[in-house]
Amino acid sequence: MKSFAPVFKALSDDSRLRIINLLFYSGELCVCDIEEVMGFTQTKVSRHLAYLRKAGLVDDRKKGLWMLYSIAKPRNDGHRKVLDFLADILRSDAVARKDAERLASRIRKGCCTTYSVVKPMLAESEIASLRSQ
Amino acid sequence: MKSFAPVFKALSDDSRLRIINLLFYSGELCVCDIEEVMGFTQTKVSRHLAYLRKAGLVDDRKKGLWMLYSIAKPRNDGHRKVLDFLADILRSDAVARKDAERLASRIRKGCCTTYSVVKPMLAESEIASLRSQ
DNA sequence: AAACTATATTCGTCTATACGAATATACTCC
DNA sequence: GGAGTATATTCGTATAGACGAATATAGTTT
Repeated sequence: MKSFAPVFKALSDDSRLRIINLLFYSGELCVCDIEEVMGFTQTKVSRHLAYLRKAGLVDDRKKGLWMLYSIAKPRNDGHRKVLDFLADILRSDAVARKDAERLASRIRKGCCTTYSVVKPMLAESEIASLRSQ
Repeated sequence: MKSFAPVFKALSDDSRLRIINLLFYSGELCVCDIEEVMGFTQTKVSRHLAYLRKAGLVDDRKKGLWMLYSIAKPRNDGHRKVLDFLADILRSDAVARKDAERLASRIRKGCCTTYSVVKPMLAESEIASLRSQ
């Protein structure tokens, strides 16, 4: 992480911060789940995720038809500090909480594609510990 | 601090991050000192400081001909977290260190306007403790 | 292979912003 | 009050980015 400016630029958009929050909450999510939870168009979600990936803030992996996105694994000290800071401030953000609530509700109802169809990479217990962090 | 996005936008520029770093280091600085240390035009420095002020990241006060800028006093918990995080990451940034070195050299030589002409708000001991933080 | 689904990319438009040069404003000192 | 200094703002230009609609791509299913 040479300079922090490009990272901050990636974080300078409300939609991206909310998407990051969902990924912190769920461990892994496909594009269409984010679309549904946030009420964003497919184009918008895909574009923001591409931006976050280029900035090194999220990782992705392909599974069948789906692209699964997750918070990037920290690559160095500065990187880790940014991710920890983000997790911290999102934890006490009202909008972020509501988004996570809506996602949780979808997961419970069994209509979250990532959880009901694709199956995430993390075990339930690991995701739960992520959430209570 | 309603959303963090505008704050991150203010932090998404290298010049602004470097200016913030100088202010962390010195407690208070006038525009022309920042110009000299960074080799920026007056317009550029003034504009970036105005941007940072609008984002709530710096405070200013007028003293004679000079405008003195300083890191904003934290207004709430989120605000404080941002400022602490910034101080932390800048502390281990190579460019930020070099900028601070150049400023320190100017102060020692007595050609830093803020220190030699205007006189800063903080006592020397307070500034020193800022630096060793 | 054809229909279908999830995601990425392109296109056109609109707004934000970074910059230097020039100018305006505000204050000081003679 | 006029010259001089420090800072802010305006103007013109160039680039980045946010968005939806439409289209392209990749993988699946029958």
